[in-house]
Amino acid sequence: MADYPAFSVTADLVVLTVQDNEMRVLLVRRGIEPYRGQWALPGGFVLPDEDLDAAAARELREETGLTAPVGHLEQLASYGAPGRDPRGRVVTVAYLALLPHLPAPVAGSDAEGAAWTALPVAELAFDHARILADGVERARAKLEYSPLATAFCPPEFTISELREVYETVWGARLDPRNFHRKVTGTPGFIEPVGRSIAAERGRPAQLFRRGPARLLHPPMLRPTP
Amino acid sequence: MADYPAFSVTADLVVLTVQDNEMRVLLVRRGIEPYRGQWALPGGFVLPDEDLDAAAARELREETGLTAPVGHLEQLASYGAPGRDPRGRVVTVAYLALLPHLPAPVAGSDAEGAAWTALPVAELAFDHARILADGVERARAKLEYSPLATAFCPPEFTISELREVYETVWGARLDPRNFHRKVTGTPGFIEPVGRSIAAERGRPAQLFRRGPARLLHPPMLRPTP
DNA sequence: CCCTTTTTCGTCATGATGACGATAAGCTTC
DNA sequence: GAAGCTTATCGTCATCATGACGAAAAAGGG
Repeated sequence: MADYPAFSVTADLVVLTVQDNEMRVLLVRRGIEPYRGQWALPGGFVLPDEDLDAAAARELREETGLTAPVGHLEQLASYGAPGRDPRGRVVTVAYLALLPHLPAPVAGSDAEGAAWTALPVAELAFDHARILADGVERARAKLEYSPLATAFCPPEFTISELREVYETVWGARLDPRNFHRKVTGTPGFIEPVGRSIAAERGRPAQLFRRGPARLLHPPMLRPTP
Repeated sequence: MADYPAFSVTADLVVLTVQDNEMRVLLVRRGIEPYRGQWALPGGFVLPDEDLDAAAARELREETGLTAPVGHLEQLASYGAPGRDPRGRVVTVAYLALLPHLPAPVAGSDAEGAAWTALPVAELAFDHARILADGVERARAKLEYSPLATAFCPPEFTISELREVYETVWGARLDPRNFHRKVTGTPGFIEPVGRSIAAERGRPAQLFRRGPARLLHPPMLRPTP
């Protein structure tokens, strides 16, 4: 293999969550050069004996403290333009994580801090703005034909909470009655827990958990403006 | 960068086409170790000053002789499990190409031959069977909500040709009349050329070219069996 | 007790779809 | 040239999904 160009490979994360009707992304403030002091996506180098998915899961665990299989993690895309990293030839395999809102994140070893930042984000290190945009667009599209909106919710949630996820990610208002009919009528999307919970105001809502379906048939299409 | 593990990075291609009601993939017979003599996906190492997309486009050009912007090429996913390549730590960025049927492919420098092989394929080198399966599934899904079926067709095509693409990729029969209504009624999917062409049998069909739409609204969903 | 809020269930018109009849326009065969 | 075959194209109809919206249910606050 010495004949072939040597690359470094990193696994970077687009970690999205929904809170207070805002979409937020987990960012770290870089503590080392290059781009020291700037905000960037969390991530790090893939270890010599580590699979790509394992590296992404490890980075997610290090940044959020997550151990249980909550939320959702999938590969997003890879980025390897020459010059995208001043240190040399670096290929980044980006992953998309969707999580319910969590307590304050933990700063990694080479970061000065970490924070949930509301979108849109002003400026990011490297080509991370592009990676973030790709992740957000992937999330928006996947809500249409997959039940992944539940990944933004805690294990038990109400239909209103689920609707707020859709409204926030899509940036559009949805009719509560039609939304209720749609999600309860799509087999395998959500399952009733059997209990109800009192909200701040109004009639208590039933609790649901995510169902076994991995695809929505038919899909829930974004409203056409 | 010397502190960090060194990887080799390859760009491998899942090149799909449709011919004679069969889906076919472009494979090469490896002329060098490892897996010498076995069939594999075409591809090769990313050059020191080359972007990932450029490497994939170069490999596609080398294998098929394509220069004009015909068909479709997009990134599929990356694969980097330790041990997936006996030569060392290799990360493969896989690309998916959809092409109209072309003349016999050209064998690359380190390959003994190349061939269009009908699916399913018996055995492939490395983890290429998995990559191929992911590419096929991506193609099947994308036909639902994108106009990419036209990438399997020549620049001008009939609605029957387009329907045969759908039927072959999905492995399902579609009603010609409903299909005609759907594709002509979806704005931006296809545009009439204004001429007709005589088929082998039956009434001559109008010719169409691909339209400007990049997404189908509403999507064309696979029939539920 | 009345008002507000949210959940949940219905109603109705509209649009998309599956099933399928009918006509158009070419060819082959007699 | 007429009959017959094949495919393309247009229509019809019932059914299903959806958007718009009314209304009852179930809580809390004045």
